[in-house]
Amino acid sequence: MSKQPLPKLEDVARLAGVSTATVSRCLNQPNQVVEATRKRVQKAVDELGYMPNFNARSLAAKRSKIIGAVIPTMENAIFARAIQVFQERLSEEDFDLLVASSSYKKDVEEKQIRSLVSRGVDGLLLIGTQRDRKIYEFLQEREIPFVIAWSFYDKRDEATSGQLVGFNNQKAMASIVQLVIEKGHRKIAMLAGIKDNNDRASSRIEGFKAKMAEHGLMDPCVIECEYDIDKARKAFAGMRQTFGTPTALICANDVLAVGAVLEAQSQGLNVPDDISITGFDDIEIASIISPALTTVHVPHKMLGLHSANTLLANINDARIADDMELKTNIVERYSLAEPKN
Amino acid sequence: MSKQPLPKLEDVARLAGVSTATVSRCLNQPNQVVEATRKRVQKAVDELGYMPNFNARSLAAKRSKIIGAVIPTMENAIFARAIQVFQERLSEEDFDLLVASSSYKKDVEEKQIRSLVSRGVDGLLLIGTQRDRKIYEFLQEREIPFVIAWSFYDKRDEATSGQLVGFNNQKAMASIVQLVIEKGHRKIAMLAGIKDNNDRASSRIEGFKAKMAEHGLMDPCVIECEYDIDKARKAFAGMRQTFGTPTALICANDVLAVGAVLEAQSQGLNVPDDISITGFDDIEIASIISPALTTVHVPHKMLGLHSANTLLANINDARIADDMELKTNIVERYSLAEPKN
DNA sequence: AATGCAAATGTAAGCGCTTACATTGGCGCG
DNA sequence: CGCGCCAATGTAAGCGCTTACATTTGCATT
Repeated sequence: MSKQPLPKLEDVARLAGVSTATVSRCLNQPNQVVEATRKRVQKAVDELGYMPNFNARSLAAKRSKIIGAVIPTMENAIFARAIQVFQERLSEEDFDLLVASSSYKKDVEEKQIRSLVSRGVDGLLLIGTQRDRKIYEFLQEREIPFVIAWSFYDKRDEATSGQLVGFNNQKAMASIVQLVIEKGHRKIAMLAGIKDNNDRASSRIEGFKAKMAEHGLMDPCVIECEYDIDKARKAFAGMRQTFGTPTALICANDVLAVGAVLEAQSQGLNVPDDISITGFDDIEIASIISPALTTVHVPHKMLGLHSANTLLANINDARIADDMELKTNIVERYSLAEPKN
Repeated sequence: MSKQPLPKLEDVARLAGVSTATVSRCLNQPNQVVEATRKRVQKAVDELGYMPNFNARSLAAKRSKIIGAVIPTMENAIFARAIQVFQERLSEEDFDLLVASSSYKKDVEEKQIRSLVSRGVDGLLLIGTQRDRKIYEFLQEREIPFVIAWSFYDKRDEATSGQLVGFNNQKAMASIVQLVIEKGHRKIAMLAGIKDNNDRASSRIEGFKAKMAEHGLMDPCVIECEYDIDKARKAFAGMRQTFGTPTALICANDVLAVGAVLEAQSQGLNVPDDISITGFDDIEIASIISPALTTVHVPHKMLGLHSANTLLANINDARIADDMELKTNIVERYSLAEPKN
C-alpha cells in the first residue's frame, strides 16, 4: 500500500470550482468569502479529506503558529505544571508547542533557542534571565517575541528585552527567612540551588543573606546542591559534619527540603523539635511529607497561564505587553517551629 | 529597527561562489562535497550568520525532523519524566518535539493528532492503545510511523498498527494482588483509575479482578477515581461508608494510594496495621510518604528511551521495529503487612 | 595525448501554500 | 440607463529550500 498523494489546496479549488486564493481565504479569513462559496469549498474539503500543509503555509505566510519553549527540565514538577497550562492556553489559540529542555546547561539552551528560531517559531518561552547578551541580541534582531518566566526584578537589566512574568525570588526568600528569624532562630543555614547560570537560585541566596545581615547574622552557611532528594540528603549530612547542626535550615526548594527532612529523621533528629526546615515552591510533596513543609507557595499555574497570555499579546498586537509580577505567599505547616534550646 | 532580511541559502551560495545545490549539500550530505568547497561554504555561512529555514526545508524535502507526542497530561510525573528522556534522545538525532496534551479526552487527542500530522511530523508518540480505529487508519494511510507507549499485550489487536513499547498492565497488577493475597488478606478492595478510553486503567482493573477470582474472591469492590490526591481521599472515605473498610486496598497508582493513606490516617486508621494500601508506578511520593508505599515499579525512563529508539528505528530504516515489553517489579516497603485480625 | 568514468558541481523545477494586485460583477444613485 | 464603487474572486509571483538530472572536472588508463 503505497502513499497516495494527499489532496492539496489546488485539488480542493478544482473540485469546488474556485481559485486557490479563494480556498485559502476560506481557511484563513472566512469572512472575506461569501457564504455560498464558503459552503462549496467546505464541501470539497470534506469530500477530499483535505488537510493543509503547515510547512507550506508557514513558508508562504511567514508565521508558523508554533511557540517554542526551552525549560531546564520537565522532570521538575514546577516546570511540567506550568508548561501544561501554558500549552493548554496556546492550544486554545491554535498554537502548538515545541519544547526543548536544556538540563540547566547554558550552551545547550543556546543551541535549542537557535534551533527553535530556525523552525520559525512565532514566539518563545524562556526560564529566567541569565544568559548571554548575544542571545538577547539575536532574538531582538529577528524580532521574535519572547517571555521570560519565573523571574521578576523591579528594575530591568536593559539587556533582557522580552517580557518578564515571574516573582521576586529574592523578596520571597527574604520573607520566609524573616519568619524563621521571628520564631527565634539565630543559627540558620541554607541549602541552596546551584547558582551558576541560574538567576532564581542566585536571587534566593541573596534574599537569604540580605535578610540574615539585616538581623546582624553575618556570613551564614550556604551550601549549593543539585535538585535531587538524595543529593540533598548527602549535602545536609555533610553540612552537619562540617558546620554543625543549625536550629533552622532554609532550603531553596521543596525537593531539597524533603531530602533534608528525610536525612535529619534518619539521623535521629526530630523535625521541627530539633531542627526546623523550610521549603520553597509548594509542590505536592511539601504537603505529603511528614511533617508537612512550611514553604513559599509559588503560583506555578498562574505563571504558565500569564506567560501564555503575555506572549500571545505580544504576537498578536505587536505591542509589548507589560512585565507581570506574581505574588508568592508563605504557607505555614509543621516543619517550622520555635527553637527548643 | 526594522527586520533586515535574513540571509538565505542563495546568499551563501553567491558569497561562496558556488551553486545553491552545493550549499544545500554541504549542510545535508557534507561527504558529497569536496573538502575545499565545504570550507569555503562554511566560511560564507559563518560570515553571514546564515541559519536554514526549516519550513522551507521541510516543504522541499518532505521531512520535518519533528516528532509529535500526545500525552494525557504533563502534570502527571510519570509522563513528564518519560517525555523528558524521550526528548533528550530525539535531540541527539536533531529531532525536535512537538507536544500536545489531551487531558485524557478522546476528541481532543484526535484533534491534536491531526494537527501534528498537518505539521508534517516524521513520527508520533501516543500513550495507550485505546482510540478510534479511524485514527489508526488515518495514520497508516499517511504512513506515519508511531509508537504506542505504556501498554503491552501478548496478542496484538490488529487495528493498532504502530509499535508497542510498554508493559503488561494486567499482569503487573495481578502480581501485586497476588502478593497481597499471600500476606493473608481476603477483604480486598480496589481504588482504580477511570477506565473510559484508557486501556491501562482497564487492564489494571482486569488484573485485579482476575487474580481475585483465581482465589475465589468474587465481585470485589472497585471504585474508579480521577488521578488526584483529594479526589482519592474522598473516594476512599466514600468506600468505607458504603462498603466498609477492607483489610487491604489496592490502588491503581501511587497518587491514589497517597490519597488513601492520608485519608486513612486522618480517620484514625493505622497503615498498615489497620489497613494495607498498595500503589502502582513508584513515583517519588511513594517513598516519601510515611509509611512508604509498597508498589509496582514502572521503568518510566526506559519507557521514554525505548519509545524514542523504536520510533527512530522506524523512521530511519522504514523497517518496522519489534514491539518491546518492559518488565515491572514490586518494591516492598511499609504500607503492606499481614492483616491483624 | 586521447579516452572513459566517477566524483563534484550546476541547473532549474518544484514542494503547497499566501497574498499583492488585477479583474469581475452587483448595486445604488443621479 | 450608465456610472462609480466596493466586495468577491482570480491570477500569478513568490516563500527558501531540495534534488533529479545535466554538465563539468579530475584523473587513471591505454
